[in-house]
Amino acid sequence: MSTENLLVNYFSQYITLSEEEVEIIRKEDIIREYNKGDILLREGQIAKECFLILKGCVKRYYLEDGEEKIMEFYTENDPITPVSYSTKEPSKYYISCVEPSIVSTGTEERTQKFLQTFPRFVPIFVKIGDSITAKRQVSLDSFKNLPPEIRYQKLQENRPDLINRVPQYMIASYLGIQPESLSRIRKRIWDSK
Amino acid sequence: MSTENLLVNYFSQYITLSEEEVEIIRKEDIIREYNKGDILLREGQIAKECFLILKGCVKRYYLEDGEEKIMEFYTENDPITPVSYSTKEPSKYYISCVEPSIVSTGTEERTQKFLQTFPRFVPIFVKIGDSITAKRQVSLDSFKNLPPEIRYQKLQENRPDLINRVPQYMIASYLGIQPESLSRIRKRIWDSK
DNA sequence: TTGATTTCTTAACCGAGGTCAATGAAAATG
DNA sequence: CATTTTCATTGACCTCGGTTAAGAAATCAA
Repeated sequence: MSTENLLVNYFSQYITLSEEEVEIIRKEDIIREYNKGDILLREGQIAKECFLILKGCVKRYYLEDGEEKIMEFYTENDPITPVSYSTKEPSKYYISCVEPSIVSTGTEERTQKFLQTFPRFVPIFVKIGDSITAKRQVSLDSFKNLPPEIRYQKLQENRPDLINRVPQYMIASYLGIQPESLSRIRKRIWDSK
Repeated sequence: MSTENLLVNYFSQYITLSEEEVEIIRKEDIIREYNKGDILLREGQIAKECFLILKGCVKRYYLEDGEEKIMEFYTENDPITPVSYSTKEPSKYYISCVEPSIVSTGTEERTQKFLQTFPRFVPIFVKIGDSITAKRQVSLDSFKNLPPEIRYQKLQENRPDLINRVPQYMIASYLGIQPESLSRIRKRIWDSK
């Protein structure tokens, strides 16, 4: 699939686009390509943009005593609205690329202009917002208090792709344990089958 | 202090009341007294009221396999707005009295009428709402990922009263550990001093 | 006050994650 | 392709919380 089509494709999940709309989205489209390790948002920065991952994989993490504490991974078609983008306060976390990634960036002005031109897109934007909120709630509920081994199994069920495309030490960080522990958990699970 | 004065007292934290206002608050005032163990909200119920604890102590908890998982304690001057009160969906948790308690209950109609009569109270209600949100955020951040021993020490610093008025096995539940573990933690801390 | 009930502490044993160190496998680099 | 760096696994040892069981201490009621 060509790069220009990725964003059109994203909207097509939610709504059927006319020829004219497809054209305008393509023109409006601001797409950037990043390399592995590139940083989309730094701690202390105020986010001017929100993101939509069209291709690749991105992580959101805190830095504590030089250690990455990964809070979330985002992959194809995941939208990211940094807290800092909403609050206009300095970000407490980083966002950076785990893989080479293609990202569509949104600004407030551009979104407003776009929604004025195409009011019928308003409900879709709301829906996307809701789904972000719901997703956050779910991941909080499902991770609180559960032992790491269960968390890993839930991850296997819910996001099997992640386990294959992300280095294990990052998965470990995401689960809140050391890489060695994840290794043992995997061994335990394997042995018990 | 007499029972009728408790609610007036609560508002006085935030604003200076005129004689007239004091009178009206006393008349508006709907106060209930509960015994230890009385239940203010059951799982499955839709909350018709929000609460303000004027005296005593109340716990909010889930029931999992018959076990209480205590999420929060509320004491003097703590307001409680159950999620179910906002969403109108069945509550996922219980609220019940740890001690004999005196509670002021609020309904939407009564609050609206009250704020129409005294518009100058609107900002205080907003402020109270904000402080609830902030408090929730803080307690989430500070408990996630921290080991139980640290959580107990933070509790000692932030809410020393709780430790003296609430049975230890409830504190343990609140910290997410077994009573025996809390006993050992206390011993460890004591020995190391 | 006394007896019953509730709550707290202690001990022994187990399992699971942290830490450190060593080794092997895989990937990036030139 | 060879070398260097990164990443994953394993073992030994330690700490800490869970579990079970027993008994002490505090609380409550008759």
